[in-house]
Amino acid sequence: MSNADAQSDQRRANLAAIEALGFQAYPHQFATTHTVGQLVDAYTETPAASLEGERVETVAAGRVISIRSFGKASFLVLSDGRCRLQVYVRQDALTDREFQLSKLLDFGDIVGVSGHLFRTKTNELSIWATSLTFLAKCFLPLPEKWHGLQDIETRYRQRYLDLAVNPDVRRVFELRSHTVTAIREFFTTRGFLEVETPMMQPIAGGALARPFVTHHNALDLKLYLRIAPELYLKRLVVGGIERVFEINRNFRNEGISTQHNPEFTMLEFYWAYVDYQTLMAFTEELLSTVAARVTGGTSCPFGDHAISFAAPFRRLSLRHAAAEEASRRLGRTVTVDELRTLDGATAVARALHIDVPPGAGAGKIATEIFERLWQESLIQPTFVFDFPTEVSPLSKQRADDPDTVERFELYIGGFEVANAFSELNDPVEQRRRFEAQLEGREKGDDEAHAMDEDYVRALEYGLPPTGGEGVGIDRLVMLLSNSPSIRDVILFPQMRPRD
RNA sequence: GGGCCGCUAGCUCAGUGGUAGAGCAUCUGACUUUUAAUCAGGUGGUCGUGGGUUCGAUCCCCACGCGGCCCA
Repeated sequence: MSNADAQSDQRRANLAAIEALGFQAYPHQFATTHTVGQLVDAYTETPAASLEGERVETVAAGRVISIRSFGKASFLVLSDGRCRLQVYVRQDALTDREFQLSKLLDFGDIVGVSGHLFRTKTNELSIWATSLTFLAKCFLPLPEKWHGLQDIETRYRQRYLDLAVNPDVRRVFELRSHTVTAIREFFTTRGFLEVETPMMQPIAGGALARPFVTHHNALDLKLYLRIAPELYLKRLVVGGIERVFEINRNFRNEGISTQHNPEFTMLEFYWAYVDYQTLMAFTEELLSTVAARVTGGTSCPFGDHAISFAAPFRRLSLRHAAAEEASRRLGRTVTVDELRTLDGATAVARALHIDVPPGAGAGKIATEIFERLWQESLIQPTFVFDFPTEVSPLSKQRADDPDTVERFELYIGGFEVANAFSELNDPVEQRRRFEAQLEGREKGDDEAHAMDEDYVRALEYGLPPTGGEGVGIDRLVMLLSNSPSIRDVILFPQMRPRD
């Protein structure tokens, strides 16, 4: 018999013995007066003398994550998943069957305890148990207490184990929750309405990405999991919801990496009557506010860096930055005008050994050049602005340069965190842009945007001048929690099935 | 898609072409204020899977699976 089977058998035998003592194997409820976390939060600083005077009676429950037994007494460490608190069990303070129960507990069991708070000789805040009850059995041996669970694959596949034994994991997801709460509050206090728009869409629009496909049986309809909520949110602005936001999942059928999970969470918001310049300042305010709320400051450690979320963020013009860095690397002057022509941009890309995607025009190539030359070095928050119109089918052109749109992406930590623009609201131009995308698709660009007739019709009813932005929540949480992989901030990251 | 690395006890990890190792966990015993409790003694392994080479493979070779990192 394997060791694991033997340990499980032993635990099953212990449960039978616990039942023989008159305890239910699976009781239905246990009325607590405090969570472990509440006790730790409230009394962690309280000195022993005060605890003796106050005589804090409590009923608490949790998972037993450590047992140190001394024959007629033992110390249990109880965890509520967030905090840990020691319980002191001694024979003369419990009934005989309760004391027998304490001898039958295994590492990982769930128990309930009543008693009063005190401090041990070594000043450890503890519950002096005057009653002990059994709540649920752990049949499988938990990972080791000292090293915890290290195996990355098991941590992701069995996140419950990761959470149960690695306290830092819980903190990351608390931080994630606080981040979303802070964002929600930031927007609602500024008059934005939170909405939910379709996750299943007949046309997967609003971004340049490959979608997942599904099928609705009753309607016999091909549907896509959304790659972005953008076109629906702008329909809402047409309908008069002038400040609107959504925090929800997007799905993109692409590779998995430390920065990509097939499903990920985006904040998107739309704000009537502002342009992308206003959004830059607004984004600075959003991120510095959220960082301060969540981490207590505007500087966050991230790998070897300290990222400052304090405004103002650096600003870089895409084509100018691409030309400048290309010049440096090629040892000759590359001009912005050169990057605006297909032949010029193609030549520069080839000289830099950058692959030109199929069907790409000068704008797409210039964007590729920029990303390849700059992206990794953009550690401190940097707005990259003035994107080529070609790669921005939903953005409004600059009044002085129709080849460029009023758009920016925000890079932090070496990756894209946000994307924003003045929304294109001219239905004739929007139709032309969709048609240009269809041409790209015919040339082999399978991420090109699809035509959406109803969206064009919505624009024909009149979209006010509007600024809109998407912020990647997972990536933002990576930065705020100093997590090197997006999988560290997603509870159940996508994995290939094991069997 | 390519390259590199990993997969050994429940967990964390050593290891060698010749009977498979440690710590923790687990089991037995001692112990009524411990802190990775301590002390004594035990149990526990299809060495990721499948082939091949070999007298003999956990180790060498090939393929595959899963994961990680880097590149595209």
